[in-house]
Amino acid sequence: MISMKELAQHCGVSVATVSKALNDQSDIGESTKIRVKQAAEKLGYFPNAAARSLKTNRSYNIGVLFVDEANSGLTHEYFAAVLEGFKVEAEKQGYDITFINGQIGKKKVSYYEHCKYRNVDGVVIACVKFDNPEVVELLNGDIPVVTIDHINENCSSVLSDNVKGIESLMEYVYEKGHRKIAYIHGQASTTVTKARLTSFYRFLESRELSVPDDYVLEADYLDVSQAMACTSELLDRKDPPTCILYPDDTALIGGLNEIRRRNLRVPDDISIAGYDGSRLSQILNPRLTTIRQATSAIGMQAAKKLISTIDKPKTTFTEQIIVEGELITGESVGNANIS
Amino acid sequence: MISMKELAQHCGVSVATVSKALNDQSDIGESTKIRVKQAAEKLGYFPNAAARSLKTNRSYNIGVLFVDEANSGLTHEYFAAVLEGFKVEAEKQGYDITFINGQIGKKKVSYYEHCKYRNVDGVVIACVKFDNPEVVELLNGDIPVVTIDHINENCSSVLSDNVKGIESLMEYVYEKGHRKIAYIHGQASTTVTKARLTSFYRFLESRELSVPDDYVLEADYLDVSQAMACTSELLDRKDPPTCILYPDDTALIGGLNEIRRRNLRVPDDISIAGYDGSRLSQILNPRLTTIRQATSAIGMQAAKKLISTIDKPKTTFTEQIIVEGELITGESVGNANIS
DNA sequence: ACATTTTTCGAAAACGATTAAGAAAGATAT
DNA sequence: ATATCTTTCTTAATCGTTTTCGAAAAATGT
Repeated sequence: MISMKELAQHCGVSVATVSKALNDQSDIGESTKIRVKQAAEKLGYFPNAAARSLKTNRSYNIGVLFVDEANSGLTHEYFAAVLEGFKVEAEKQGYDITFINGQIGKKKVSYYEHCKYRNVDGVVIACVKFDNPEVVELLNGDIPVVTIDHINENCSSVLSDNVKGIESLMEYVYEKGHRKIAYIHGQASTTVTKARLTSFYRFLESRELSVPDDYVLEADYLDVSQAMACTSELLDRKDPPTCILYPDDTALIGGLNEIRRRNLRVPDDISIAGYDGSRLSQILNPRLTTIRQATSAIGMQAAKKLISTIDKPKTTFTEQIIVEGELITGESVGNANIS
Repeated sequence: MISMKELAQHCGVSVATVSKALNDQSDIGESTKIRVKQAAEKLGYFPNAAARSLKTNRSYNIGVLFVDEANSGLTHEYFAAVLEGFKVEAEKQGYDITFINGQIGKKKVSYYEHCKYRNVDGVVIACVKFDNPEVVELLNGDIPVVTIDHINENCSSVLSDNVKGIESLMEYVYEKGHRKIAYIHGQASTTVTKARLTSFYRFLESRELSVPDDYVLEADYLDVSQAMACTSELLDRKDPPTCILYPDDTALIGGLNEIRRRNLRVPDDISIAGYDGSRLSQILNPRLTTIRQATSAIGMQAAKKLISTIDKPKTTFTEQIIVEGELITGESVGNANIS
């Protein structure tokens, strides 16, 4: 509210001196520095973000690009949790968060232009179609970027450890005696699904196992009815699986409903496992066996990496950061009666 | 990227003229206006937000204050959905969204100071403890504010119609023949709970009904185990209710688990109803009877109201906007065998 | 044709900060 | 004592806009 000029007058020095004092610059006397700082404290001075941003080209503002194709946006449980983790860490480091979109006033612009318009210091991208030309423009632009759950050459990314996730899930299921394991996976086009699927097959390979081709089905993430249909298909087989893995905890509900419709019990008649470790998974009965993704850790790592590349571009590596999840052994996977 | 100065040079006019042309000011010739506009289009000019904000004290930026006490933040399903609705409408009107927090750089400041620092044009407040001194400071400050699900004298607010919500839920349950209706409600201290509870009692009154005092219990919103305990208490009575209303769909799961633990069936043995109309409620089996709160409408109304008070403070009323929800008749409330 | 009004444009100040360059004062060296 | 170097501060330019005010040009009136 009080400007630097007023603060300077109050202290009987020039604005330049005030600026230097507040920013701990070198060419300033120790005594005046503390005098100015105390006055600033007393008068409740704080800088004007716009003026500073205009002059320094640093906004201490980070753009968030979250454009779910299903328009679920912030209601996407997983990404909302990641964003929350990101937000907490960024704010701790003095950065604010602004959503990036495709408009300036009433005019349509690209995401990149919007970033330039707001002069964000960096951008975190998640939950978008990465082949969108506007996203590509942003990835190849001159603004520091970190992506989440997607690998890109030009920038760092933070990834949930889907390989280890599926591996430990399979390990657990295998130890419970299951051999006839079906996997309903999400959209095959995504980085996430590719990792999980490869891990699935690699595990089978390592145990010299194999499953029928049509034990492996595709159903969109979070889509209950598709998961239900796939489950039905699996249960209709003459050799149905003893355990089914789902794309995520929500989609799993579709399977669970179908299972219950057939008067089968979980886990006595059939075992199921989800992915995500959502809130839902732990309040259901039976509690789900699932992989809890470390959402806040993912968000935090992304923020740390992004801010690091902003603050110290010369000494920050471009890298992929893998964040491990955690197996939650609920009650939805039982012992397989090995017959 | 290209500045006004360059654009002016390119057009052979002064920056003042460019500014006037782009902002559709009066003292500018029609022909030069379109010439400038076309050049701006061609060269991909867009304004610098910081410079504009500095000069005009308008940032076209709206602050969002979302400080859940449980630190669930963005993972709060209801408020995340409201925020998403808010975001969509605000962006449509050319405003961006920034989160408000308690820091500038590494220094702790109040929410109000943070708003001033970022020069936001307005603030939407939701999901906070409204008796927090910092929130009060913001409410009484000179920045336009809209609150969500909380009434305050100084500003407009948008409220979910909890009165009508409970009323239509009760109406439905009553028509199904239920008379022994228990209500597990959320924290009694909140505006939301007060409205619902009053509506509950008023409905009973209107039908000249009454229920035992301890049919009405308190359990925190979203708290599964508390809801479970309350449910257990209710079912242990010698005259248990035939229908139980829960604080929300999530808490209801606690009740559902307890009910199933006792080998009771929903809705045959007991009826239950939730609140929120969450995603969860419609994928469960049986589908829940619940009140869907019109989250995106609430967010949209809040954005419209806030932007209106920003743009036209003189002609915008301070008012409470009530947004109706919608009864979702699932399958969790059955006919009561009136004995 | 001259005065007056209206329209259209530009010069310059301002918003609140940062920063390069220079000036004044004090300290050190010769 | 003079020259040189440091330290500490100020002046002034700058970032990219908007906006006031005055000037020039065009339109209007008489």
